[in-house]
Amino acid sequence: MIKLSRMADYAVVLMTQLAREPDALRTAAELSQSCGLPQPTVSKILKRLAHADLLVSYRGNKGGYLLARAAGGITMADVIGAVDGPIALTDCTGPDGLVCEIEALCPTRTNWQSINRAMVEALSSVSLAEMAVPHAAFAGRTPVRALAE
Amino acid sequence: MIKLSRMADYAVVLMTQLAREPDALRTAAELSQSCGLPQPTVSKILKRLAHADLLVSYRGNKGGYLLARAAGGITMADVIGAVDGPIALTDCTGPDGLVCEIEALCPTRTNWQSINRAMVEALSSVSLAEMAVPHAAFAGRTPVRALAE
DNA sequence: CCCATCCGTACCGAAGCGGTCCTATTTGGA
DNA sequence: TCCAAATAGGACCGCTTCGGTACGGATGGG
Repeated sequence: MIKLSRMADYAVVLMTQLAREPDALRTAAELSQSCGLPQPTVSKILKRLAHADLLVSYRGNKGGYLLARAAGGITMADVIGAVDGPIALTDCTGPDGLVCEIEALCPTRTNWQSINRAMVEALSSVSLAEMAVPHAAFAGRTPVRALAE
Repeated sequence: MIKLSRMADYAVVLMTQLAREPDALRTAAELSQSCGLPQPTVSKILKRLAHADLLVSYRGNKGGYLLARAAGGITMADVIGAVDGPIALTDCTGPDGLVCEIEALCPTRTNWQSINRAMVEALSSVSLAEMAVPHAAFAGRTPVRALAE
């Protein structure tokens, strides 16, 4: 089924939420509430996004998070990569692709790489700005998982 | 990390193995040995592939499996779909995409669909024949996971 | 100095998945 | 006719992974 991890799904929701008001400082608690997600989980995701330089964090009182760049300059590949690690269908395609000892002779390797590249391009072709089209109903979008419970 | 499941990885290995001698009837035990994979697991995967009409099975003595079509007519999307189920990054993109109640209003839905379509196309663009380029070293390719143990 | 907030880590429970086993069924050959 | 070889199908189980939680520390404003 090749699915996104729940964390990555949440991350996209949170980022689109932030992109709707690019200049507002938002706290984890606030985002948690407006997205209907558990607060500690939100904190964890925001932390990872900040660590990947997609968000800027401000500590202390009146702190919060802010988009690090314009929404147009952040892609789905960025968001997913920040939360789930590098995008790679097989171990062969990653930067540490030498796990398979006969890698140099393996004809499938280059094919996997091209498949992988196509996937990354697909994810890179959609910016956060495109995902976050301002929309009344979207502000309260309930993530799929939350509905199931 | 968006990885293929181990089952899907194995399936690709098994299919490429079968594609190298398209007319030979191969048993699960034989494939298990030549690929270095546990036999019961191989059986399970072959079963699924046969169920998806990618392989034809012959029961009874002197039985075994055979490619159902030419290797050029089988794509990576076919193989992965047969083992892991439909390819969908999010629940929204699947055929049962109505889980999200405000789906009709959600602007991200169409974006996810286009991303998903690009992924499926990438996987569909590579045929089994291309993955199974005859190659001496490939016959004994040890799957990544097997090496780790 | 105190409080609100972010940071990092360590921990836990549940679910999915890889893997195994058992039994039934089919087929070919001795 | 009987046996051996092979797939079909399901039940089962342990383990890894991941989502989620909880705590203590650091930081900055009032």
